[in-house]
Amino acid sequence: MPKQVDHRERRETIARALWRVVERRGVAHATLREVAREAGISHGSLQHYFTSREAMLSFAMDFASEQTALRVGRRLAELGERPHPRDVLRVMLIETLPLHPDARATSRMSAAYVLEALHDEDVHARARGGLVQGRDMVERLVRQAIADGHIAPDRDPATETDLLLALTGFTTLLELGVVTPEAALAAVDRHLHGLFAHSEHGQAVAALPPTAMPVADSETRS
Amino acid sequence: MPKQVDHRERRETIARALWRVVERRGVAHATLREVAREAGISHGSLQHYFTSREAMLSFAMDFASEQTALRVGRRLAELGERPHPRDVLRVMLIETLPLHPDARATSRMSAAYVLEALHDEDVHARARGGLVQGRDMVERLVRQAIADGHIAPDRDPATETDLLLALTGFTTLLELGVVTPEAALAAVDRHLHGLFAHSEHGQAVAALPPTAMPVADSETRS
DNA sequence: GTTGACATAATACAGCTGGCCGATAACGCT
DNA sequence: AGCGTTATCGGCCAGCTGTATTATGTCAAC
Repeated sequence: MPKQVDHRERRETIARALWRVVERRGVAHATLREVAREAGISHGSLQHYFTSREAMLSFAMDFASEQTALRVGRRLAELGERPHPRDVLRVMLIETLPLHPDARATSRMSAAYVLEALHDEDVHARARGGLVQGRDMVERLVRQAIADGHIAPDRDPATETDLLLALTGFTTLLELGVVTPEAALAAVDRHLHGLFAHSEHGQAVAALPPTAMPVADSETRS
Repeated sequence: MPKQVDHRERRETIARALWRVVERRGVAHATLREVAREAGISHGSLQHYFTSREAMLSFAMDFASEQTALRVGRRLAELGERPHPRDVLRVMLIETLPLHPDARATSRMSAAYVLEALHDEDVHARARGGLVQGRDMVERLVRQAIADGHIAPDRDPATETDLLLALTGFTTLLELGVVTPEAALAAVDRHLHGLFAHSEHGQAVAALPPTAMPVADSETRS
C-alpha cells in the first residue's frame, strides 16, 4: 500500500480495531502497539495517522458517536414518512442500548468516554455537548408530541425527557446480564406505553406536519 | 504506630485514599505509588496491606458497595417503623445517584467496577452478583407493594423493577451536568408517583406487617 | 536486655508505555 | 529519468508500572 491513502478511511479502520481491543480487553489495553497489532499495521505506521494516543482515542470515540447516530438515522428512515413519536423514541433508545454487536461496541466506547470525561475537562465538554444536544432533540420531540395530543398535556416535558434519557441505564444491566434483552425491551415499551397513554382524540387536531426532525447529526452517549 | 495495627481499618483508610485518586484522576492513575502518596504512607508500606494492585482495587470497590449499602440503611432507619415502599425506593435510588460527595465517590468506583467487569470474568461475576441481589430486593419490594395495594395490580412486577433499576442511568446525566440534581430528583419522584398512582383503598387490606426487609447487606452498583 | 514479630521504608528489577527518529520503499509529478 | 512526497517500518529512549527483596525502626514478651 504505497502512496496516496484515504486518510479518513484508514483512521476509521484503525478506530474499529481499537473498538475491538476495547471490547475484548478494556480501554486500558488500547495501547498504540496493541491497536496497531489488531489493525494489522506497525506501531510506527499507526503514528502516521494519529500523532498521539489521545488523538487516537478521541477519534475512535467521536467515530462511535457518529456511527450510532447513523444507525439511528437508518432505523428512523425505515419508519416511513410521519412516524409516531413513540416509535421514534423507541428506535433511539433501542439503538443506543447494547442489544446487538454494533451497538455494543459503540456503547462500550461511550462508557469509556464518560468515565474519562469525569477527570478531563476537554473530554467532559465534548461528551456533555453531545448529550445536551441529544437531550434537546428528545425534548423537542416530547413537546411536539404533547402539542399533537400524543402525550397527556399535564406531563412536564423536561421531566419526561430526563426519564427517557435515564433509560440508558439499562446499558449496565444488559452488559452485566442482570436483565435479558427481552426484559429491557419490554421495560422500554412499558415506559413508552405509559408516556403515550392518552386518549388520542388530539389526532385530528394534529393536522399540521409534525415538524421536521434532523436526527442523524448527533447522538446521546452513555 | 509500632506493633499490632488494625489491618481492616488501615485497608479502609487506603481504600478511601484510592477513592480520592480515582475521583480526581481516574482509575488508571490509581497506581500503588499514587495511592500510597495520597494515603500518606510509603509505597512499600502499602504493599504490606495489599499484596497486589488487583487486591487493592478489589477491596476498594467492594468497600464502596458496602458503604453505599450502609448509607442506604441509615437513611431507611430514618424513615421509621413501617415506611411507605415509595419512600424506600426513593431512598435507595437517591442514595445510589451521585448527588452528594460520598455518593459521588462510591458511584465513580462502581462505574469503574462495571467497566472492568466487561472484560474480566471474576469481576463480572462479582458485579453481577451484587446487582442481581439488589434487583431481587427491589422486586420483592415491588411485589409486596402490589399485594398491599400500593401499586396497581395490573403492573408487571419484573418490568417495573427493571425500570426502577434503569433510573440509575441518571448517574451519567448528573456527572456530565446534563441534568441538575433538582431535575433528577423531580424525575425520580415523577416516576415513583406514576408507579404508585393507585387508589389506596387497599391500605385497609394491608393489615399484615409489610414483611421484614433486610437492606444493608448488599447494594446495586452502577 | 535480648529476642522475635511486625510495621515501615527504600531499593532493585523486568516489563510495557508513548513518543521520536532514521531507513527504506513505493508511488506521482515534471 | 529524476525528484519530492508519502507510507511503512523497526529500533530507541526515558519514564512509569507492579512486584520482589532487603534494610531499618518499633514495640511486646520473656
